[in-house]
Amino acid sequence: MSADQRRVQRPRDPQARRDALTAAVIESIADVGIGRTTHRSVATRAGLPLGATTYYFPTLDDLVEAGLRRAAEIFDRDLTSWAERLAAAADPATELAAIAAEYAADAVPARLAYELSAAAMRDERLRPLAHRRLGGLREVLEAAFGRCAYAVGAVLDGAVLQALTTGVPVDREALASVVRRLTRTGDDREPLRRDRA
Amino acid sequence: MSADQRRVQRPRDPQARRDALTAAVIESIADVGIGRTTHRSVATRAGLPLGATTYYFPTLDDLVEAGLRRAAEIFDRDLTSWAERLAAAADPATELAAIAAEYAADAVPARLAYELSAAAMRDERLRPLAHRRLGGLREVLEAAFGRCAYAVGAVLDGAVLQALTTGVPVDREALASVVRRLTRTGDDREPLRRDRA
Amino acid sequence: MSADQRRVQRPRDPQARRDALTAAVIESIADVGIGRTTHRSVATRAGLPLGATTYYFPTLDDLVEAGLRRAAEIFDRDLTSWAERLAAAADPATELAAIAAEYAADAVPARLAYELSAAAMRDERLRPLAHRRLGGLREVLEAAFGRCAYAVGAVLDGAVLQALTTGVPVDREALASVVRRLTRTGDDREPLRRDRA
Amino acid sequence: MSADQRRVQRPRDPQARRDALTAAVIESIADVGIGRTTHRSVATRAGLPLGATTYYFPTLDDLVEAGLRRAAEIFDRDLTSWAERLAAAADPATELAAIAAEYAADAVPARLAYELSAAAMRDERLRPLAHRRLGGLREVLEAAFGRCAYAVGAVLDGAVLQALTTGVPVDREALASVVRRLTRTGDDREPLRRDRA
DNA sequence: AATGAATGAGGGTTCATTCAT
DNA sequence: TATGAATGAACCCTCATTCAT
Repeated sequence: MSADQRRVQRPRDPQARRDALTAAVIESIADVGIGRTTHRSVATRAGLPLGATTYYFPTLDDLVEAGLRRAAEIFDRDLTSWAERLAAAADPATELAAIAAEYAADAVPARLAYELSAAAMRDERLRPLAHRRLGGLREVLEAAFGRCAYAVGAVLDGAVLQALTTGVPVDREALASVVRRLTRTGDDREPLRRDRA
Repeated sequence: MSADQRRVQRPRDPQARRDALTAAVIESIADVGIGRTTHRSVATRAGLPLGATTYYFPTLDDLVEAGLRRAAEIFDRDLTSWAERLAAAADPATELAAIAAEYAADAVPARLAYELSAAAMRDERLRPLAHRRLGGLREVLEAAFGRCAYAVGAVLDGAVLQALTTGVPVDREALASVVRRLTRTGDDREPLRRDRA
Repeated sequence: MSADQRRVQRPRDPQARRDALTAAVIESIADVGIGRTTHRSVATRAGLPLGATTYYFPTLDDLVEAGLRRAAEIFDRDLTSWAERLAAAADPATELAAIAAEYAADAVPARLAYELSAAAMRDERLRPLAHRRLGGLREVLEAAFGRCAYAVGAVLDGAVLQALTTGVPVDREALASVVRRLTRTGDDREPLRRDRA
Repeated sequence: MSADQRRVQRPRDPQARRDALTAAVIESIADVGIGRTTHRSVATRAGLPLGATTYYFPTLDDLVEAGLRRAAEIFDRDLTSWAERLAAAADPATELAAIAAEYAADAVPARLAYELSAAAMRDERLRPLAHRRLGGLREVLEAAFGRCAYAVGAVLDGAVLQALTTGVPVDREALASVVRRLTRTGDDREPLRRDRA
């Protein structure tokens, strides 16, 4: 109003702000779920003013979607590291079990993955995102386990889901054993077929 | 202070109303998730007045919990029928794949199961419920697949989760093949160990 | 519904129930004020079913009014005892101070009196009740203090109000002294006139 | 989820709005009491939208407290004018009676004072506010009536309370006479002692 | 005569979104 | 460009009152 009431304006860095917001959405979703994520919960976590949320993302849905998209990117990065670990591992089954155990232990990304899955069940627009995550996982597993990738992926998902749900850590040996059994070669008379979805 | 309006009171049947409400909660959760389930969404679905929700369930949490508990019962009933089918089946692997396909196709109970899992990740009070569901599944699978139950359960969960998430139906043959491979006997040098959680 | 579902019906004693309800209203008003007194708060305190409140008193206002009326009766009874004490006392001023101190200490009836006063300010229908209380007090004080009754009554009310408001007990000596000063005879050139309102 | 309606936003003036709200709370409390004061009753009286109430005052308690605090300020201002009048008056007793009569006639501030008293009886957090009001009054009366302040204050409060409760205006002459009698000098053998509370 | 089931208005509060600045 | 003020719908819950039993 008066001239000396100059607005405090932070140095502009739109990309940094977008990133801060998407990171905050991810936190919020992991903490309280999509259904309880609000503009305010995101703005607070990001340390940004409320108005910044709607300024960078027109609606809350857009904001949430941006968060999920970012989560997918993070998942991609994880996948890359998994691929490297599996490629370098003497025993891929043991390595995968280790990966699964770590993944379930660091709840945030895993929770996000399941939150995304649950959301994709209800919201068609999120399907591609969920699809991409599963596709990426499959690729990595195919490199390590060949045509058993589908089975290994299903076991992996199921085991992590159980661990997160019950709070009981993944049983590495059991999981490794299952994977080993699944991928045992030599007597494979029925090759697994599974069309890319 | 003035609620003198004439109001229609329908014939009473408390048990029927409770049931209608829990059924409506289940619908609502499957449709929009726990986080978006409201008194109104439940009352509307149940065809009951708003006040009926809080009359029968003091808080929304109670209402949701009642719904999840009812869902668990339904799941138990499903499990019983699965057990019978698996026991009677010539090839349990094929039968299980059929069951999984049906389960994923009739989205409601499956969605509920994952919604419960996701909720249990955040809310400790729901853990026992989620636990019970997994335990029941394990029992049934143990009867049919012995010590491979854990692996089969994980594959089952993972496959159904994938199907629901991506919208692509379960590939019965692939799943049956995986299960068969998992449970193949004769060359089992490494027995699966998995302590009850 | 079925024949064996016989209603539990307490022995009927309408008057006892009315009394229990009015006593409960008084408790509730003293505890939480008129504005927060509800059917439920009264029924619970009375140990009676919710329906009993509206059965015996058509509306909440009626219930509250019954409570206030009962409070006025209790006040009348207190007044009688005060009159006796003042009549028997060697020094009415000291006795009055003692009475005031006790009255302020046992907060319930005093709070009720002020709650009634406050309500009467807003609700004309309660005026007669408040009026009657003040009139009764005046009569008692007139018997003990003659034409100074108005002044003594005002001091009494003011002192008790202060004590209740601040939580500081009535200062007996100060009050006795004031009353003594007020009622000192001998040099009374200006008799107090105060028409009955 | 969808609040896309076009909404009119009035020019802003936060301080004016805060003031309007506190003024409205005061009105509401005087009209219907604290117990019946609601966000909606305040918003309507202030001519502001419902959301403004919680925007400026997080909870209803905060809003009410702000109103009571404002009322205390108004009371302080009144006190200042009373002090001036009493200091300038030839006969303080007569002047005080005039003040009391005016105070009781303009019901709003007086009602507020008693509403505050009644609330303070139940809510400890309001005690300081009520205390301050009484303390301020005492100071003013001490300047005019010396050590009789306590007695004069009690009489004043009692007389105004009676007037408001019964709807009968304060009897100026009677009150002036009482005050005169209380403060009569010359034969004061028993000085009034009253520790500051 | 007595009661608890029933209902919807309304209360406190949150929040998505709009918009003046 | 950026932000916090602004708004009202909707949320959870309470409750006066009505009414079937």
